[in-house]
Amino acid sequence: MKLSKPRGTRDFLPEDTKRRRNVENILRGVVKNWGFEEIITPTFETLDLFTLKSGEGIIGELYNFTDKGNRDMTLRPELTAPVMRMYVNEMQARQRPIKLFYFENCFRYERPQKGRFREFWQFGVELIGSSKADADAEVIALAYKMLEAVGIKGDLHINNLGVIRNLLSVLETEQQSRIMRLVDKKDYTGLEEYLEEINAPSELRVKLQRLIELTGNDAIEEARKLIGDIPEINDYQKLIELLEAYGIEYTIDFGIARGLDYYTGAVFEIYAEGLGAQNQVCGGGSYQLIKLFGGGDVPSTGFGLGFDRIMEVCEIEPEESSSVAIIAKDSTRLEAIKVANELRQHVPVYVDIMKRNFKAQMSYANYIEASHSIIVGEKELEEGKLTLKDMKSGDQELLTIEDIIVKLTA
RNA sequence: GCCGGGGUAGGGUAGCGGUUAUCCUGUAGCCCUGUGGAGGCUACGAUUCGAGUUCGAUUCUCGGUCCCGGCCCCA
Repeated sequence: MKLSKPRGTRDFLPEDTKRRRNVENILRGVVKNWGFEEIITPTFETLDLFTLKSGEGIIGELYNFTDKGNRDMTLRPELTAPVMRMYVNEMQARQRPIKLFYFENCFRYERPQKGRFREFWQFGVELIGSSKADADAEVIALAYKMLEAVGIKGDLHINNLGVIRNLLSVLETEQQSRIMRLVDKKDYTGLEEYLEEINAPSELRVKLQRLIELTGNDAIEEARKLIGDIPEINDYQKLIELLEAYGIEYTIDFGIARGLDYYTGAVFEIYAEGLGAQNQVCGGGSYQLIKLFGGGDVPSTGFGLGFDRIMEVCEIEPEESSSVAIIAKDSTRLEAIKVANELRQHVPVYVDIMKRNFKAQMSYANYIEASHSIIVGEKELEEGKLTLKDMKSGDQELLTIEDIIVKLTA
Protein backbone atom coordinates (compact mmCIF):
# COMPACT_ATOMS: atom_id res chain seq x y z
CA MET A 1 0.00 0.00 0.00
CA LYS A 2 1.37 3.34 -0.97
CA LEU A 3 -0.66 5.80 1.04
CA SER A 4 -1.08 5.35 4.73
CA LYS A 5 -2.49 7.45 7.48
CA PRO A 6 -0.14 9.39 9.72
CA ARG A 7 1.23 7.59 12.72
CA GLY A 8 -0.96 7.67 15.78
CA THR A 9 -4.11 8.61 13.85
CA ARG A 10 -7.06 6.36 13.22
CA ASP A 11 -9.76 5.81 10.64
CA PHE A 12 -13.18 5.22 12.07
CA LEU A 13 -15.28 2.88 9.96
CA PRO A 14 -19.05 3.28 9.85
CA GLU A 15 -19.51 0.79 12.69
CA ASP A 16 -16.90 2.57 14.83
CA THR A 17 -18.32 5.97 14.10
CA LYS A 18 -21.79 4.84 14.99
CA ARG A 19 -20.61 3.57 18.38
CA ARG A 20 -18.60 6.71 19.06
CA ARG A 21 -21.40 9.09 18.12
CA ASN A 22 -23.78 7.15 20.29
CA VAL A 23 -21.58 7.43 23.38
CA GLU A 24 -20.77 11.04 22.58
CA ASN A 25 -24.48 11.87 22.47
CA ILE A 26 -25.12 10.16 25.78
CA LEU A 27 -22.37 12.27 27.37
CA ARG A 28 -23.76 15.42 25.75
CA GLY A 29 -27.17 14.60 27.14
CA VAL A 30 -25.80 14.39 30.67
CA VAL A 31 -23.82 17.67 30.65
CA LYS A 32 -26.66 19.55 29.08
CA ASN A 33 -28.93 18.44 31.87
CA TRP A 34 -26.43 19.81 34.33
CA GLY A 35 -26.78 23.17 32.65
CA PHE A 36 -23.58 23.31 30.62
CA GLU A 37 -23.39 24.75 27.10
CA GLU A 38 -21.22 23.57 24.26
CA ILE A 39 -18.55 25.70 22.66
CA ILE A 40 -16.09 25.26 19.80
CA THR A 41 -12.63 26.79 19.66
CA PRO A 42 -10.08 26.76 16.80
CA THR A 43 -8.25 23.55 15.93
CA PHE A 44 -5.00 25.50 15.99
CA GLU A 45 -3.88 28.35 18.21
CA THR A 46 -0.82 30.50 18.61
CA LEU A 47 2.02 28.59 20.21
CA ASP A 48 2.39 30.96 23.15
CA LEU A 49 -1.04 30.07 24.51
CA PHE A 50 0.31 26.67 25.47
CA THR A 51 3.85 27.61 26.40
CA LEU A 52 2.42 30.22 28.74
CA LYS A 53 0.27 27.61 30.41
CA SER A 54 2.64 24.66 30.49
CA GLY A 55 6.15 25.97 29.86
CA GLU A 56 8.54 25.83 26.91
CA GLY A 57 9.13 22.16 27.59
CA ILE A 58 5.91 21.11 25.94
CA ILE A 59 6.99 22.26 22.50
CA GLY A 60 8.56 18.88 21.90
CA GLU A 61 5.15 17.27 22.34
CA LEU A 62 3.30 19.63 20.05
CA TYR A 63 2.34 19.58 16.41
CA ASN A 64 3.59 23.10 15.93
CA PHE A 65 4.41 24.95 12.73
CA THR A 66 5.14 28.37 11.33
CA ASP A 67 2.43 29.81 9.13
CA LYS A 68 2.97 31.86 5.98
CA GLY A 69 3.06 35.04 8.00
CA ASN A 70 5.90 33.59 10.05
CA ARG A 71 3.74 33.17 13.15
CA ASP A 72 4.34 30.28 15.52
CA MET A 73 1.24 28.13 15.65
CA THR A 74 0.28 24.73 16.96
CA LEU A 75 -2.52 22.22 16.75
CA ARG A 76 -4.17 22.28 20.16
CA PRO A 77 -2.87 19.64 22.58
CA GLU A 78 -5.73 20.23 25.04
CA LEU A 79 -8.70 22.51 25.47
CA THR A 80 -8.55 24.15 28.85
CA ALA A 81 -6.17 26.84 27.65
CA PRO A 82 -8.22 27.67 24.51
CA VAL A 83 -11.42 27.88 26.55
CA MET A 84 -9.79 30.20 29.06
CA ARG A 85 -8.41 32.28 26.23
CA MET A 86 -11.90 32.49 24.78
CA TYR A 87 -13.23 33.58 28.14
CA VAL A 88 -10.62 36.31 28.50
CA ASN A 89 -11.17 37.47 24.92
CA GLU A 90 -14.93 37.67 24.88
CA MET A 91 -16.81 36.42 27.91
CA GLN A 92 -15.53 38.42 30.85
CA ALA A 93 -18.65 40.54 31.09
CA ARG A 94 -20.96 37.56 31.51
CA GLN A 95 -22.60 36.81 34.77
CA ARG A 96 -21.06 33.89 36.65
CA PRO A 97 -20.96 31.03 36.90
CA ILE A 98 -20.26 30.30 33.27
CA LYS A 99 -20.76 26.63 32.50
CA LEU A 100 -19.11 25.39 29.32
CA PHE A 101 -18.32 22.07 27.72
CA TYR A 102 -16.56 20.89 24.59
CA PHE A 103 -15.97 17.74 22.62
CA GLU A 104 -13.04 18.11 20.24
CA ASN A 105 -9.96 16.45 18.86
CA CYS A 106 -6.51 17.29 20.20
CA PHE A 107 -3.01 16.57 18.92
CA ARG A 108 0.14 15.55 20.70
CA TYR A 109 3.38 14.41 19.16
CA GLU A 110 3.97 11.40 21.39
CA ARG A 111 4.85 7.76 21.06
CA PRO A 112 1.53 5.94 20.49
CA GLN A 113 0.61 3.10 22.80
CA LYS A 114 -2.51 1.60 24.33
CA GLY A 115 -5.01 4.39 24.93
CA ARG A 116 -2.62 6.99 23.58
CA PHE A 117 -2.82 8.43 20.07
CA ARG A 118 -1.45 11.45 18.30
CA GLU A 119 -4.94 12.58 17.47
CA PHE A 120 -7.38 11.94 20.27
CA TRP A 121 -10.68 13.28 21.51
CA GLN A 122 -11.39 15.07 24.74
CA PHE A 123 -14.77 15.67 26.29
CA GLY A 124 -14.33 18.43 28.81
CA VAL A 125 -16.14 20.77 31.11
CA GLU A 126 -15.09 24.14 32.54
CA LEU A 127 -17.04 25.88 35.26
CA ILE A 128 -15.86 29.46 35.46
CA GLY A 129 -16.36 31.91 38.27
CA SER A 130 -16.73 30.08 41.56
CA SER A 131 -14.08 29.16 44.08
CA LYS A 132 -16.57 27.48 46.37
CA ALA A 133 -16.48 23.82 47.27
CA ASP A 134 -19.95 23.69 45.74
CA ALA A 135 -18.49 24.30 42.31
CA ASP A 136 -15.79 21.69 42.79
CA ALA A 137 -18.35 19.18 43.98
CA GLU A 138 -20.65 19.83 41.04
CA VAL A 139 -17.85 19.31 38.58
CA ILE A 140 -16.52 16.18 40.25
CA ALA A 141 -19.99 14.69 40.56
CA LEU A 142 -20.69 15.48 36.92
CA ALA A 143 -17.56 13.67 35.77
CA TYR A 144 -18.55 10.66 37.80
CA LYS A 145 -22.12 10.68 36.51
CA MET A 146 -21.03 11.02 32.92
CA LEU A 147 -18.91 7.92 33.18
CA GLU A 148 -21.71 6.15 34.96
CA ALA A 149 -24.08 7.06 32.14
CA VAL A 150 -21.94 5.17 29.67
CA GLY A 151 -21.59 2.17 31.94
CA ILE A 152 -18.15 2.85 33.39
CA LYS A 153 -17.62 2.44 37.09
CA GLY A 154 -14.61 4.65 37.64
CA ASP A 155 -12.30 4.70 40.61
CA LEU A 156 -12.44 8.35 41.70
CA HIS A 157 -9.60 9.82 43.75
CA ILE A 158 -9.89 13.32 45.12
CA ASN A 159 -7.67 15.74 46.97
CA ASN A 160 -7.45 19.38 47.95
CA LEU A 161 -4.07 20.88 47.13
CA GLY A 162 -4.72 23.73 49.53
CA VAL A 163 -3.73 21.49 52.40
CA ILE A 164 -0.33 20.55 51.09
CA ARG A 165 0.28 24.10 49.82
CA ASN A 166 -0.46 25.41 53.30
CA LEU A 167 2.05 23.00 54.75
CA LEU A 168 4.69 24.03 52.24
CA SER A 169 4.03 27.76 52.52
CA VAL A 170 7.12 28.31 54.66
CA LEU A 171 9.31 27.25 51.74
CA GLU A 172 10.35 29.30 48.72
CA THR A 173 7.97 29.29 45.78
CA GLU A 174 10.46 27.46 43.57
CA GLN A 175 10.92 24.77 46.16
CA GLN A 176 7.17 24.38 46.55
CA SER A 177 6.74 23.85 42.82
CA ARG A 178 9.51 21.31 42.70
CA ILE A 179 7.98 19.37 45.58
CA MET A 180 4.53 19.42 43.97
CA ARG A 181 6.00 17.97 40.80
CA LEU A 182 7.67 15.17 42.71
CA VAL A 183 4.49 14.37 44.63
CA ASP A 184 2.52 14.39 41.37
CA LYS A 185 4.91 11.85 39.89
CA LYS A 186 4.82 9.81 43.08
CA ASP A 187 8.60 9.91 43.05
CA TYR A 188 8.93 9.53 46.81
CA THR A 189 12.61 8.69 46.86
CA GLY A 190 13.32 11.73 44.71
CA LEU A 191 11.20 13.75 47.12
CA GLU A 192 13.18 12.55 50.12
CA GLU A 193 16.43 13.42 48.40
CA TYR A 194 15.19 16.86 47.51
CA LEU A 195 13.96 17.61 51.03
CA GLU A 196 17.40 16.60 52.25
CA GLU A 197 19.04 18.77 49.62
CA ILE A 198 17.16 21.95 50.57
CA ASN A 199 17.56 21.09 54.20
CA ALA A 200 13.84 21.28 54.92
CA PRO A 201 12.79 21.47 58.58
CA SER A 202 12.48 17.93 59.90
CA GLU A 203 9.00 18.57 61.26
CA LEU A 204 7.76 19.62 57.82
CA ARG A 205 9.49 16.67 56.26
CA VAL A 206 7.79 14.17 58.52
CA LYS A 207 4.40 15.82 58.14
CA LEU A 208 4.67 15.94 54.35
CA GLN A 209 5.72 12.36 54.02
CA ARG A 210 2.88 11.20 56.22
CA LEU A 211 0.35 13.51 54.59
CA ILE A 212 0.85 12.32 51.03
CA GLU A 213 0.31 8.74 52.05
CA LEU A 214 -3.04 9.44 53.68
CA THR A 215 -5.98 7.85 51.90
CA GLY A 216 -9.39 6.55 52.80
CA ASN A 217 -12.29 7.56 55.01
CA ASP A 218 -10.37 8.84 58.02
CA ALA A 219 -7.76 10.65 56.00
CA ILE A 220 -9.20 14.09 56.62
CA GLU A 221 -9.32 13.67 60.37
CA GLU A 222 -5.79 12.33 60.37
CA ALA A 223 -4.64 15.25 58.28
CA ARG A 224 -6.29 17.60 60.75
CA LYS A 225 -4.39 15.96 63.58
CA LEU A 226 -1.21 16.15 61.59
CA ILE A 227 -1.40 19.73 60.36
CA GLY A 228 -3.89 21.42 62.60
CA ASP A 229 -7.27 23.05 62.07
CA ILE A 230 -6.47 25.06 58.95
CA PRO A 231 -9.17 26.53 56.65
CA GLU A 232 -8.10 24.33 53.74
CA ILE A 233 -9.03 21.21 55.66
CA ASN A 234 -12.41 22.67 56.43
CA ASP A 235 -12.91 23.33 52.71
CA TYR A 236 -11.95 19.76 52.05
CA GLN A 237 -14.48 18.64 54.63
CA LYS A 238 -17.19 20.69 52.90
CA LEU A 239 -16.34 19.11 49.56
CA ILE A 240 -16.74 15.65 51.06
CA GLU A 241 -20.13 16.52 52.52
CA LEU A 242 -21.30 17.76 49.14
CA LEU A 243 -20.04 14.67 47.34
CA GLU A 244 -21.94 12.55 49.83
CA ALA A 245 -25.08 14.50 48.95
CA TYR A 246 -24.47 13.83 45.26
CA GLY A 247 -24.30 10.16 46.14
CA ILE A 248 -21.05 9.29 44.46
CA GLU A 249 -18.23 7.02 45.55
CA TYR A 250 -14.76 8.46 46.01
CA THR A 251 -11.45 7.89 47.71
CA ILE A 252 -9.72 10.65 49.61
CA ASP A 253 -6.12 10.60 48.45
CA PHE A 254 -3.62 13.17 49.66
CA GLY A 255 -1.13 11.76 47.17
CA ILE A 256 -2.89 13.28 44.14
CA ALA A 257 -1.11 16.43 43.04
CA ARG A 258 -0.42 18.57 39.98
CA GLY A 259 2.93 19.63 38.70
CA LEU A 260 1.78 23.08 37.65
CA ASP A 261 1.36 26.11 39.85
CA TYR A 262 -2.03 27.30 38.69
CA TYR A 263 -3.86 24.40 40.30
CA THR A 264 -5.29 25.82 43.48
CA GLY A 265 -7.61 23.59 45.46
CA ALA A 266 -9.58 20.52 44.53
CA VAL A 267 -8.01 18.00 42.17
CA PHE A 268 -9.27 14.61 41.09
CA GLU A 269 -8.54 11.70 38.82
CA ILE A 270 -10.67 8.80 37.69
CA TYR A 271 -9.23 5.45 36.69
CA ALA A 272 -10.86 2.58 34.84
CA GLU A 273 -9.90 -1.04 34.50
CA GLY A 274 -8.86 -2.71 31.27
CA LEU A 275 -6.71 0.07 29.88
CA GLY A 276 -3.17 -1.11 30.58
CA ALA A 277 -0.65 1.55 31.52
CA GLN A 278 -2.91 4.44 30.53
CA ASN A 279 -5.74 3.78 32.97
CA GLN A 280 -6.73 7.36 33.70
CA VAL A 281 -9.96 8.28 31.94
CA CYS A 282 -10.49 11.63 33.60
CA GLY A 283 -8.44 14.32 35.27
CA GLY A 284 -9.50 17.65 36.63
CA GLY A 285 -9.40 20.22 39.34
CA SER A 286 -9.73 23.85 40.23
CA TYR A 287 -7.25 26.27 38.75
CA GLN A 288 -6.36 29.90 38.28
CA LEU A 289 -5.47 30.33 34.62
CA ILE A 290 -7.44 33.41 33.72
CA LYS A 291 -5.11 35.71 35.63
CA LEU A 292 -2.18 34.08 33.87
CA PHE A 293 -3.85 34.89 30.55
CA GLY A 294 -4.33 38.52 31.41
CA GLY A 295 -7.90 38.38 32.70
CA GLY A 296 -9.24 39.03 36.16
CA ASP A 297 -8.87 36.98 39.29
CA VAL A 298 -11.46 34.41 38.28
CA PRO A 299 -11.33 30.89 39.70
CA SER A 300 -12.41 27.90 37.64
CA THR A 301 -12.89 24.19 37.94
CA GLY A 302 -12.90 21.71 35.12
CA PHE A 303 -11.99 18.30 33.83
CA GLY A 304 -11.19 16.44 30.66
CA LEU A 305 -12.45 12.98 29.81
CA GLY A 306 -10.27 10.85 27.58
CA PHE A 307 -12.92 9.88 25.08
CA ASP A 308 -10.82 7.26 23.29
CA ARG A 309 -10.08 5.50 26.53
CA ILE A 310 -13.74 5.57 27.38
CA MET A 311 -14.52 3.92 24.05
CA GLU A 312 -11.91 1.30 24.83
CA VAL A 313 -13.79 0.07 27.90
CA CYS A 314 -17.34 1.17 27.15
CA GLU A 315 -19.64 -1.61 26.06
CA ILE A 316 -22.68 0.42 25.11
CA GLU A 317 -24.04 -0.41 21.67
CA PRO A 318 -26.32 1.87 19.65
CA GLU A 319 -29.96 0.90 19.56
CA GLU A 320 -31.15 -0.75 16.41
CA SER A 321 -33.60 1.30 14.41
CA SER A 322 -35.66 0.39 11.41
CA SER A 323 -34.33 0.83 7.91
CA VAL A 324 -35.71 -0.17 4.56
CA ALA A 325 -34.35 -1.66 1.39
CA ILE A 326 -36.55 -1.23 -1.63
CA ILE A 327 -36.63 -4.17 -4.01
CA ALA A 328 -37.64 -3.24 -7.52
CA LYS A 329 -37.69 -4.74 -10.97
CA ASP A 330 -36.46 -3.02 -14.08
CA SER A 331 -40.04 -2.22 -14.97
CA THR A 332 -40.77 -0.58 -11.62
CA ARG A 333 -37.56 1.32 -10.88
CA LEU A 334 -39.08 4.74 -11.48
CA GLU A 335 -41.98 3.91 -9.23
CA ALA A 336 -39.51 2.69 -6.60
CA ILE A 337 -37.86 6.09 -6.49
CA LYS A 338 -41.19 7.73 -5.77
CA VAL A 339 -41.77 5.29 -2.95
CA ALA A 340 -38.30 6.01 -1.61
CA ASN A 341 -38.99 9.74 -1.63
CA GLU A 342 -42.02 9.19 0.57
CA LEU A 343 -40.33 6.84 2.98
CA ARG A 344 -37.25 9.00 3.35
CA GLN A 345 -39.35 11.47 5.27
CA HIS A 346 -39.32 8.88 8.03
CA VAL A 347 -36.60 6.20 7.87
CA PRO A 348 -33.32 5.40 6.14
CA VAL A 349 -34.03 3.94 2.70
CA TYR A 350 -31.87 2.03 0.25
CA VAL A 351 -32.72 1.80 -3.42
CA ASP A 352 -30.79 -0.39 -5.83
CA ILE A 353 -28.36 1.59 -7.92
CA MET A 354 -26.37 -1.40 -9.15
CA LYS A 355 -28.95 -2.71 -11.61
CA ARG A 356 -29.06 -5.90 -9.61
CA ASN A 357 -31.64 -8.55 -10.15
CA PHE A 358 -34.41 -9.23 -7.69
CA LYS A 359 -32.60 -11.87 -5.76
CA ALA A 360 -29.37 -9.92 -5.50
CA GLN A 361 -31.26 -6.91 -4.19
CA MET A 362 -32.78 -9.07 -1.51
CA SER A 363 -29.38 -10.44 -0.67
CA TYR A 364 -28.01 -6.92 -0.33
CA ALA A 365 -30.88 -5.98 1.95
CA ASN A 366 -29.90 -8.86 4.15
CA TYR A 367 -26.25 -7.85 4.07
CA ILE A 368 -26.85 -4.29 5.21
CA GLU A 369 -29.14 -5.61 7.94
CA ALA A 370 -32.16 -3.64 6.83
CA SER A 371 -34.99 -4.29 9.25
CA HIS A 372 -37.46 -4.42 6.36
CA SER A 373 -37.55 -4.73 2.65
CA ILE A 374 -40.30 -3.36 0.48
CA ILE A 375 -41.09 -5.00 -2.78
CA VAL A 376 -42.19 -2.59 -5.44
CA GLY A 377 -43.36 -4.99 -8.14
CA GLU A 378 -45.90 -5.09 -10.90
CA LYS A 379 -48.36 -7.20 -8.94
CA GLU A 380 -48.28 -4.77 -6.02
CA LEU A 381 -48.60 -1.66 -8.13
CA GLU A 382 -51.65 -3.05 -9.89
CA GLU A 383 -53.39 -3.00 -6.53
CA GLY A 384 -51.90 0.35 -5.51
CA LYS A 385 -50.01 -1.35 -2.70
CA LEU A 386 -46.56 -2.60 -1.72
CA THR A 387 -45.22 -5.71 -0.04
CA LEU A 388 -43.58 -5.07 3.32
CA LYS A 389 -41.26 -7.83 4.42
CA ASP A 390 -39.86 -8.15 7.91
CA MET A 391 -36.29 -9.31 7.39
CA LYS A 392 -36.01 -10.90 10.81
CA SER A 393 -39.12 -13.03 10.76
CA GLY A 394 -39.52 -13.29 7.01
CA ASP A 395 -43.19 -12.38 7.30
CA GLN A 396 -44.63 -10.21 4.57
CA GLU A 397 -47.88 -8.45 3.90
CA LEU A 398 -49.48 -6.34 1.21
CA LEU A 399 -50.05 -2.77 2.44
CA THR A 400 -50.56 0.78 1.27
CA ILE A 401 -47.60 3.13 1.67
CA GLU A 402 -49.46 4.98 4.42
CA ASP A 403 -49.87 1.79 6.40
CA ILE A 404 -46.22 0.98 5.88
CA ILE A 405 -45.15 4.34 7.27
CA VAL A 406 -47.33 3.82 10.32
CA LYS A 407 -45.76 0.41 10.88
CA LEU A 408 -42.19 1.57 10.46
CA THR A 409 -42.47 4.58 12.71
CA ALA A 410 -44.42 2.86 15.45
C1' G B 1 14.01 9.88 22.99
C1' C B 2 14.56 4.57 24.86
C1' C B 3 13.30 -1.01 25.38
C1' G B 4 10.72 -5.54 23.80
C1' G B 5 7.31 -8.29 20.19
C1' G B 6 5.43 -8.14 15.32
C1' G B 7 4.06 -6.94 9.59
C1' U B 8 2.24 -12.96 3.85
C1' A B 9 -4.68 -11.10 -0.58
C1' G B 10 -10.01 -6.63 2.40
C1' G B 11 -9.89 -9.86 7.28
C1' G B 12 -7.65 -14.47 9.52
C1' U B 13 -3.57 -17.89 8.29
C1' A B 14 0.36 -21.99 6.21
C1' G B 15 5.21 -22.09 4.23
C1' C B 16 10.87 -20.46 7.09
C1' G B 17 16.69 -20.73 1.16
C1' G B 18 14.29 -23.11 -5.07
C1' U B 19 6.31 -24.00 -4.23
C1' U B 20 1.82 -22.30 -10.21
C1' A B 21 3.06 -19.08 -2.20
C1' U B 22 -1.46 -22.94 1.36
C1' C B 23 -6.17 -22.90 3.40
C1' C B 24 -10.49 -20.30 5.53
C1' U B 25 -13.31 -16.01 4.99
C1' G B 26 -14.59 -11.91 1.90
C1' U B 27 -15.98 -9.44 -2.68
C1' A B 28 -17.91 -9.98 -7.88
C1' G B 29 -20.48 -13.17 -11.30
C1' C B 30 -23.14 -17.61 -12.56
C1' C B 31 -26.08 -22.13 -11.32
C1' C B 32 -31.46 -19.46 -9.94
C1' U B 33 -34.63 -13.26 -14.93
C1' G B 34 -40.57 -12.15 -7.80
C1' U B 35 -37.83 -13.40 -2.48
C1' G B 36 -32.13 -12.92 1.67
C1' G B 37 -29.13 -15.88 5.32
C1' A B 38 -27.27 -22.61 2.75
C1' G B 39 -24.57 -25.18 -1.27
C1' G B 40 -21.69 -25.76 -6.00
C1' C B 41 -18.67 -23.55 -9.88
C1' U B 42 -15.67 -19.40 -11.79
C1' A B 43 -13.06 -14.95 -11.13
C1' C B 44 -10.44 -11.13 -8.01
C1' G B 45 -6.76 -10.56 -4.53
C1' A B 46 -0.73 -10.85 -0.71
C1' U B 47 5.04 -11.87 0.75
C1' U B 48 5.75 -3.68 4.54
C1' C B 49 9.93 -0.78 2.10
C1' G B 50 15.29 -0.40 0.99
C1' A B 51 20.13 -2.44 1.05
C1' G B 52 23.23 -6.81 1.80
C1' U B 53 24.54 -12.31 1.72
C1' U B 54 23.38 -16.07 -2.16
C1' C B 55 23.31 -19.02 -8.55
C1' G B 56 18.52 -18.06 -6.16
C1' A B 57 15.39 -14.51 -0.45
C1' U B 58 8.59 -14.69 1.67
C1' U B 59 12.47 -17.45 4.32
C1' C B 60 19.09 -15.28 6.51
C1' U B 61 21.59 -10.17 8.00
C1' C B 62 21.28 -4.78 8.55
C1' G B 63 18.51 -0.26 8.23
C1' G B 64 13.85 2.47 7.53
C1' U B 65 8.64 2.47 8.21
C1' C B 66 4.14 1.11 10.43
C1' C B 67 1.43 -1.78 14.20
C1' C B 68 1.18 -3.83 19.36
C1' G B 69 2.90 -3.47 24.48
C1' G B 70 6.08 -0.94 28.05
C1' C B 71 9.59 3.22 29.84
C1' C B 72 9.93 8.61 29.75
C1' C B 73 6.19 12.24 29.57
C1' C B 74 1.25 13.17 30.67
C1' A B 75 -0.52 20.16 30.11
